[in-house]
Amino acid sequence: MSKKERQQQLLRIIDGNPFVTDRELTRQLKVSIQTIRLDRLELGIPELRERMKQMAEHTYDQVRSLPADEVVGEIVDLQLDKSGISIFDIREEHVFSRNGIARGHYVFGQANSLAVAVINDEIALTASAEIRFVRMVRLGEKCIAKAQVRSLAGRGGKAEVDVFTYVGEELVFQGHFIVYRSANEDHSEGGIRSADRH
Amino acid sequence: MSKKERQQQLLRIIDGNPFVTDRELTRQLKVSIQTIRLDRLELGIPELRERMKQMAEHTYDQVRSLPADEVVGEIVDLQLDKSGISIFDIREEHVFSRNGIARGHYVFGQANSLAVAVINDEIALTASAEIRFVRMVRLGEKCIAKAQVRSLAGRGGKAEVDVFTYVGEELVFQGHFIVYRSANEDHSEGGIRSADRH
DNA sequence: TACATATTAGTACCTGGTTCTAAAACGGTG
DNA sequence: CACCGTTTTAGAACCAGGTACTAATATGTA
Repeated sequence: MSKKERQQQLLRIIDGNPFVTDRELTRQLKVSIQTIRLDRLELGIPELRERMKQMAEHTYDQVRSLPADEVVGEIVDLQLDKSGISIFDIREEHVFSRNGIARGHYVFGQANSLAVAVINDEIALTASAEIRFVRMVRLGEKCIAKAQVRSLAGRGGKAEVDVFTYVGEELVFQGHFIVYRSANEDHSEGGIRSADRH
Repeated sequence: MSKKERQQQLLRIIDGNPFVTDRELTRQLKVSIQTIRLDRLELGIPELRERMKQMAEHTYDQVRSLPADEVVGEIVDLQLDKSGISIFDIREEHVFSRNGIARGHYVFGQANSLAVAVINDEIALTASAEIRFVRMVRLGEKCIAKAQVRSLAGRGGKAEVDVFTYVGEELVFQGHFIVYRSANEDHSEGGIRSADRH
């Protein structure tokens, strides 16, 4: 096996299992530990501990940002069965790295979560929605979603909620949501529903 | 400061910043490094490297599943400008831990990503959509989304895409998407658009 | 004062490396 | 064949960030 072939294989092994030590690599590649280390040096692959550290650091931010993902956006004002406002900062993890444009389901998620949160009920689930992405949202922009409850049937019925999302003065998204509400958990046969609840 | 107070503070510090070394802890708590180590021993807190290793291992699976998050769902069949199929397993991270029901924006995200992916263009962005969550989706269910391109304007125009998502034979979601397409990047003034691209 | 608990000190040892020097093996070329 | 450059291997010193263990010194308290 040539040097290049070996280094390619080394890349594949470490890519497949980043937790491999140099000692394990000597067994798999049948070369001395010095050769392994020279190879890593040439390929710019850090040592095991550094790899683990980078993984831990990298994913630490994501873990921290997950709670903010449960309800997409932070609800700053909520008048149950009436209206609500939520703020959502578009960060790295919400955009396509390719062009810095926010992924649609995050913008949708903010509006949807808010629409469901304003409904004062045990379980509220989005049944249907009509949405428009008015203009694209970019990395770093702050989305402010405003929800207004338009109509409200009795318990177990549907509610209509309009959500408008702005970046500054500009409208970026609008949605009309039909949200199902039911006081008791088991109202499940054939119901037209699914989705979020604060 | 009593031993208990110090240990509580040690817990808080490490919780706030898991990447702290014992040496740094001695500076913050003003005790010897042996005391720090006895405290960690009593509290069952592993050493820094072990903490990083556990974080890396724990999040490794999630990291592996993140590429499948960029496009929500795995596209298994794709005929550009015609149709596409994507599969999406509802896992822990996609549901509300409270009731095991999938969050709406994941189900939406799968359909939306697929709708955009079938459009054969440099950038394709969802302009608007009409969606219905026909029935709720639960943890462990496998969503199969099928997209059909209904109409297709020329370059720079809009396309209409219908997406139906099933769990087994059951329809769980349906959406009608208007997707904007534009060949050149700078078609940005006032355009009604935003969203996803494969 | 005596005893227990808490704290500090110090040493040997561990893993999984880096860095450096140097020797050997391999492969072609004149 | 000898010579040379590359590649590989070997070995020793050193490092961070610890563990494990022994032992000495506070500190409180009955």
